[in-house]
Amino acid sequence: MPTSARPLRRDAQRNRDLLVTAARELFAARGLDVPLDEIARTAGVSSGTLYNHFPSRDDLVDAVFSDRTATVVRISEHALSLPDAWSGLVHFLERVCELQAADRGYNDLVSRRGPQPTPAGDPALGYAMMSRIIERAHEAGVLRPDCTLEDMVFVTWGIARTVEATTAVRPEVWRRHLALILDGFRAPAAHPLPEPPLRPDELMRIMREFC
Amino acid sequence: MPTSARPLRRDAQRNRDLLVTAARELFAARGLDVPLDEIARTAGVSSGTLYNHFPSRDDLVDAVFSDRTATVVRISEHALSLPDAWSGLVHFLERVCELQAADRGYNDLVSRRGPQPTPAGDPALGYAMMSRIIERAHEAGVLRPDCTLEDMVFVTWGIARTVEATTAVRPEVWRRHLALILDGFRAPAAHPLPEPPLRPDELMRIMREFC
DNA sequence: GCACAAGTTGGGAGTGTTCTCAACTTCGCC
DNA sequence: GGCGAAGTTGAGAACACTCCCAACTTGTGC
Repeated sequence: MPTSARPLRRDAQRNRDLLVTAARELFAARGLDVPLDEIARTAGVSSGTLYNHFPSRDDLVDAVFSDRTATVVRISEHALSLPDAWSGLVHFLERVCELQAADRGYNDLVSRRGPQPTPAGDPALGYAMMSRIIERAHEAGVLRPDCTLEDMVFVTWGIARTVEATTAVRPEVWRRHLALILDGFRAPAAHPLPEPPLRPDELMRIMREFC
Repeated sequence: MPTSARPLRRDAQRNRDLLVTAARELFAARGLDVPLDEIARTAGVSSGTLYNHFPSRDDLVDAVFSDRTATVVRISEHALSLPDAWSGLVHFLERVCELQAADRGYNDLVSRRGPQPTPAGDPALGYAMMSRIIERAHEAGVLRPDCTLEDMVFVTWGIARTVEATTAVRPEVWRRHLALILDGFRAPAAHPLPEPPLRPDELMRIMREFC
């Protein structure tokens, strides 16, 4: 589906694409804070053009990562198609964390906004599928009953930091961190938790405020 | 123990203290990236004076947080004095995480450098005590055997991010995150881990390179 | 109380980034 | 092939921060 209003003029569309492509690469390699000037230079256009298409850095970030929502939905679908509920949950988290590990920009994004970060597409859809995965694991009795969807952001945040710190030295070590956390999520591991889970609205507030 | 060389002139010492105090407060409230100018202004001295005492931001950070090593040692001692090995480990991690939660600057520091961040005092000492806590938990059979000292940085990093994101909305929710992780650390929770632990030298490299 | 080393000052040069805008170029339709 | 709208340019204003230094002030030992 084309984005909106008037269709862009051909050269404008081309420049827009060049910008998004350049940004995608630079974000992936060096994180979300690369200078906009450099993105423009890499794309071969002037900074004014960049600003013309994307008034703020966030607009560019959204454009670059708008595909991720769909990817996460695909991962969720595959997770739900696995016969074993626990494997489904593990598969989901592993694949999502792989996305983080593969792209420093996405990792930044996730660590600032949590999973399902992009506004494009239907954000609720991603959450709906995720909660289906969790519900299924609860029903099968493999996921500890006190563990909620909202607790999954702890995984996301934790892995984000681990990836950030370790990629240079041991790019795959986040898998160990994830496995350790997952062992704490299994039903038999459960011991009483000291704090109630984040409520959905609290999580929303965090996402919104914690830019 | 006084720091070094010539004892500072009285007014210089006073200014130095004012700077450290101002920095401590601003770091705690707003993280490690507050402008140096603002610290100088808050302390009531000029930026030149700040620069005179602390040629780089890191020097100031070190001065502000030099006490933390001793605090962590005290926490370790108390942890070791508890009769139950598991309680000792939990106590240690909880107290250290409380330090993080109480001070945004320290949280930044920890998330950039891991626990035992400050060079002042004997950094090896902190690690030695920590490894004693872990060893004891291993011997008692309560900590899963494949869990190493190096794995504890995952706790640190993860909590750092959680604290950062959630303090505004639910300042104590990191305790839930910690409890979940700890349940994964218990001996009966153990399932095979996919990656070998970080080696001590790898961890060192990460600390050094990961600014 | 004097002299001079020690310490302080505050403005300014240097750097790196975002954002703007008036002048210019290009596209696509007639 | 030419016109107007759409799009682009690139230099520079604005900002925020670090670092420096020549002129000044203050503390301390004599």
